[in-house]
Amino acid sequence: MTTARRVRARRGEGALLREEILRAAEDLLTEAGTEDALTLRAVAMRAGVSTPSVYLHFTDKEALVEAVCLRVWDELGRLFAESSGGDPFVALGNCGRAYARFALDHPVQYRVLMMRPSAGEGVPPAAATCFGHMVDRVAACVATGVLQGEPEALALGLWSAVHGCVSLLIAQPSFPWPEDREALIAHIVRMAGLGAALVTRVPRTLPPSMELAADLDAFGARPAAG
Amino acid sequence: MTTARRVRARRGEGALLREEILRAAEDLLTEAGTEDALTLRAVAMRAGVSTPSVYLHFTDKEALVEAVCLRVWDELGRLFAESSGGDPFVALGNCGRAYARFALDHPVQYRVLMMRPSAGEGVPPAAATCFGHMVDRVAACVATGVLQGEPEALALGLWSAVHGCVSLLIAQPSFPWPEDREALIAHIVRMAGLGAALVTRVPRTLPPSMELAADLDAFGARPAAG
DNA sequence: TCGTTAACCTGACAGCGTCAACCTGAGTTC
DNA sequence: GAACTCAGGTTGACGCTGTCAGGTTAACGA
Repeated sequence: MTTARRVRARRGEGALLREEILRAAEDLLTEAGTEDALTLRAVAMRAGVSTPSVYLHFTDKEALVEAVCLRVWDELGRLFAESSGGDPFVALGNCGRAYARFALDHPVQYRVLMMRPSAGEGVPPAAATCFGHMVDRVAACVATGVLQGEPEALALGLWSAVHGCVSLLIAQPSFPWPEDREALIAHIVRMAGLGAALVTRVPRTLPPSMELAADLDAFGARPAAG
Repeated sequence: MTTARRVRARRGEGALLREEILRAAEDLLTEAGTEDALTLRAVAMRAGVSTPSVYLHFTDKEALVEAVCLRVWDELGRLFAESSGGDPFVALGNCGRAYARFALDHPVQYRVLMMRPSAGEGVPPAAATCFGHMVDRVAACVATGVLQGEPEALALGLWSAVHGCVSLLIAQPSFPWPEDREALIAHIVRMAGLGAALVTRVPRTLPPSMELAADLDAFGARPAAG
């Protein structure tokens, strides 16, 4: 809550303030644990600057919040890149677990960017990049002939499963979650991966209501059809 | 945006205003498509009443919004109850698809109740009830011996998968989604159900990074282990 | 030394959630 | 039918928010 008035930047270095504002906002966010603490006045005071000065570098409060949250997504991009190479399915699993760990490590930023009315009418570029990496991992699995179908569609399914788990963990912590989050995530990744790999091997010719039951029969998971 | 001043309720019928406020708020929500339109002033004006009168029946703006969103969740409870009976896996599949359809039909209410910092530090009772139904459906499947494990944990996994898909559909409509949402949901339900049923049949003795690959080998989905 | 202009500030606006205090009139009582 | 009561509201204000038009200051080139 420091208020030491910032010394004005020298000519040509006005963009420095942008970084300082982002830094101040980031600190406020992690300290308070909620984006409600991101008041323009609070951010500006923290940066030692008057409130409207924020508008010199951000068109909007929305733009500021989005910029703050986008900062940590670069980190996720690196994690995704690291998970490449070796067995495609090992890489894919690592990818999913890294994603979940990232989301749980930055719950506020994750919520703001992924669980909101879609800020700016378009996929956040950072998220799009990560999704692209994910599609690449899936494509590598498809190339082995084990996974079948369009990589993009398959990736959406896997993404959905992991996102569902972490977003529920973040937004509904009071649910009866198991204590070991890491194991839960690992289980979800296995479930989604195995399901995605096997479901495409059963032709879809039944009414939706019968499909799941038929799938199980096809893999001999049930002793006798109901 | 009607403003006709409401005639004061008669003695003993003060609770009528609560219903009228809820109704006004519900209309505003569906008309605007976002909870930002739920201003206490706008709601009160719509109900033909002064702003602070809302506090006669709701402790908080948060309480009002929550009450508005909770109204439609009863409908989901009915849907879950209807999906009972018959083949347990057919019922489970119907359950998942009904849940998804509900979420997509009421995106704002779904987002407010499921994709927020957990309003009120606890599971929303309506959501808890629905989750209870879900656990029952899963338990019926476990009783057949096909699904293995704790019903509650299994239900969490299935819930996660479906929630992930619909919450992404709601919050990130710009993603490259397939056009047929119904088919997408059906696919996710199959994927999750099949994965959940089969993943428990492989003992978990490996480091997490190898698990998914090993699962696939166990089901002969890969010609040769990497 | 002076003028230019990038960098930033002052003061104000409307709208928000919320609260303390006041009013009003339907229903009861005498 | 007049007086009383208290449920069922209203009035007016407070501090907070995002945002904007216009003024100020000081670093630099000439």
